[in-house]
Amino acid sequence: MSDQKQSMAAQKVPDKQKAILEAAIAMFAERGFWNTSTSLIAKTAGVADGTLFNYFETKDDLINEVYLYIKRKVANLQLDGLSAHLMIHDAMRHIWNRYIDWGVQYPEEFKVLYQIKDSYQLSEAVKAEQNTLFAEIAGRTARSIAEGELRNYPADFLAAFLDSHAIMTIQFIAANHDTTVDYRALSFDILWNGITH
Amino acid sequence: MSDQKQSMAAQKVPDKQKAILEAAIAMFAERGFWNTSTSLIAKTAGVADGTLFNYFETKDDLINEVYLYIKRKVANLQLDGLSAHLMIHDAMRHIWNRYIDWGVQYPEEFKVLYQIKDSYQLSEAVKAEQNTLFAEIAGRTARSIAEGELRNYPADFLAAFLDSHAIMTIQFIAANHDTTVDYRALSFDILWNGITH
Amino acid sequence: MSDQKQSMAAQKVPDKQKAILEAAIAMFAERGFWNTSTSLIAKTAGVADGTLFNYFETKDDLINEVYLYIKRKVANLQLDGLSAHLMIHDAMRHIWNRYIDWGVQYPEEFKVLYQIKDSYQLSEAVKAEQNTLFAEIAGRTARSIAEGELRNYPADFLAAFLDSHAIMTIQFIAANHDTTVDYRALSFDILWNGITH
Amino acid sequence: MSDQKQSMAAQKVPDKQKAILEAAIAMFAERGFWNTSTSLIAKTAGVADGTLFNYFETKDDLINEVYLYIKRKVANLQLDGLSAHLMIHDAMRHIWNRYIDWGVQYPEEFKVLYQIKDSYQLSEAVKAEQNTLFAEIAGRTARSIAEGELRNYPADFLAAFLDSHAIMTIQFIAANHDTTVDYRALSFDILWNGITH
DNA sequence: AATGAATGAGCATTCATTCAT
DNA sequence: GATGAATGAATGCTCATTCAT
Repeated sequence: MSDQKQSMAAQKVPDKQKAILEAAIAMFAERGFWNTSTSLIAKTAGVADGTLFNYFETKDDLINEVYLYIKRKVANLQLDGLSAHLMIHDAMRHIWNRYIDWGVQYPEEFKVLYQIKDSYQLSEAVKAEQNTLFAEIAGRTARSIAEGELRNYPADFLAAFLDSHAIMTIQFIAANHDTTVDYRALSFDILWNGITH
Repeated sequence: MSDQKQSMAAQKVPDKQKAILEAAIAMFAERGFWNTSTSLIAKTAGVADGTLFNYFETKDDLINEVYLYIKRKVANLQLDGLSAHLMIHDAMRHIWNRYIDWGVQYPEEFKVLYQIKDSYQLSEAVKAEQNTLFAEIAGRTARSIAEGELRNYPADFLAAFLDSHAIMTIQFIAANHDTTVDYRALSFDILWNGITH
Repeated sequence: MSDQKQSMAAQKVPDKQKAILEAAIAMFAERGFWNTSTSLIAKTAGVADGTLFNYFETKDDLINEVYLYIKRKVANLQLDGLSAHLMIHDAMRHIWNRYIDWGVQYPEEFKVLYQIKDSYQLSEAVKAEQNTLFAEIAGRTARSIAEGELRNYPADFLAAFLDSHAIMTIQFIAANHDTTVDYRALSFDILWNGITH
Repeated sequence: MSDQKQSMAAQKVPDKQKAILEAAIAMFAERGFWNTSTSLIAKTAGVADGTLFNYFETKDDLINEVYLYIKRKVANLQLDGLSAHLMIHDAMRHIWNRYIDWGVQYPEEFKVLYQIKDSYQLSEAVKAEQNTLFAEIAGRTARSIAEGELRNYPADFLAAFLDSHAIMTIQFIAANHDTTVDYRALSFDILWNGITH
């Protein structure tokens, strides 16, 4: 007891920035970020109310950083193990599987990412970084797409489709407890059939 | 004197319930519903703060009713003119076109509908009615689906796909000013190719 | 008890705006306005915290209005009974006496007025009204001043002197309990000797 | 490496106490002391937040010390060069000129001194030292005053008048850019005419 | 039914102060 | 002595909701 209290200042929790980010994700997922007070986040993270603002200037900043934190993680997962000479079909399936698996495994992060994306005005700086991340992936796939196997659809349209399709799939898997169907594969087939000849 | 005042007010706002709903939609679309006070809605609707609560017990109720108000409108649009003996392809295209056209024509309603759906915990009663509406459509199409032209995917999965695909399409059209491409048709082709043999 | 609680809404206190203004003056005088919370003012005025903001949009607004409230009162006191055909000496003495008497009789208002004037950035609107009030007095006296009895000092300088001299006098009277000396008269003599030939 | 860092820091801020006092004066003048955080003062002084509290136990202490720091400086300026056998008129003019010149030359110190005096409850210890400083001056002048040239006004009243008159004059000069009038002299004349026969 | 003043819990943010390093 | 991360009480302000009129 008194041991725990004795060091009140300095590094009570190893990495408070991360603790706050993850507390925020948990609470945002559970209650929505408009319905989550900074005080609750701080309490969940095990820090004082004021400490949160040592790491994030405003609640807005925190939300933006939460978004980046998750987005970076997903992008890294998708790029990891994606060798440059994969066939287009295999490359897309790689990205697809990593995406779906992440969404199913980390439903909180998934929920928060799309909640923020859809109902929050992200800062320009974050949008810029987001575009950079997107370009990394788009660049790798665009080359393959150019080979001609795919129907001639605008690249940004394909990206929007892939994204929305993955989101739907993750949500569907999360909502359905029928594990006998491999919706990850099924959904990819629809995607593939939809955009190839 | 007071007679005049009364009749003017009565004339100004014939159906306050509707006025409030539409003021709410306009403000929710513009500012998000977490950022819209009941007071602002009342002012926009031209009624007193307290009056809003004569029609909707709580702000939560109002949000749920706004959701239903829009959802019913869309369902009716989709069902209207859908004759029972249409071929499956034509029936789906009918529903599809009505959906997309609504979303493009009424961007506020569209925005609000999905804002609520994605970041609000709807009441059970509303979810139930929503299922009823869905059943109306699903019932009509399920029969056709059973004919065998479609791949053998679970009906609720197909519904989820159709919905998410339409949303993506509407958003893409709204964001893109390139009117030379008919994304409504293009997107339907992807859908159709994706789910048929 | 229950009688008191029974009418919680609407007009618990006859004029809440005034109650808040006077509570603010009392607390500002006692503790300084930087050290007075809106919550304390509300409590002192006998209204809820939120009620204060129904009458004054921000604390800044409240401070500006407190200033005007006092300033208007003083200006009216000074102008009242000041007939146009008074000799310059008598007119000045009239203004002077009214000023000093007010400051001695209402030490809280006096203290708050000068606290705000000296360490607060008043809004432009309030400065404008203040100038109007000043002009009322200045106009009446300027004519008399022009007669030539006074030394040829710039009018704004004379005004600044009169003001600072009165403030000093009021403060001195308030701080000194020696009532055998008529500092109000003594101080006026200094003023008069100082600015006339 | 660390040697260099140490000596650079040591060189940069030779007297931290003074650095903090002057940073405080600068910030108080710019933003008012209620609106100036200890953290900002520390940053401006080039020291860490905590360091400030090694020199001044509380913010209140700092404010009191700032007041004394300035007050001592002014008193020294006024006393410096004031020989004991000066005529009363010349002695007063000496004090007067030193006062006015200081206020015009160091508007920040002037502003802060009177901001604190008027809207801050100074500690008893500081008030005591202030009286000591005042006594130094009062003692020198009182003797001369006793000679009879001046009207028979209480010494503390004369001191209060001189102080308020000087403050008004400094403020007026600071606010007016009309440099053709020598308000320092003009104001002294009023003072002199006011208190002599 | 309509009104809108009153309410007070709740929120994001600030900041003087502490203390382990 | 110097540091600066951590603290948590305090503050100005918002807003859903109530209710006397």
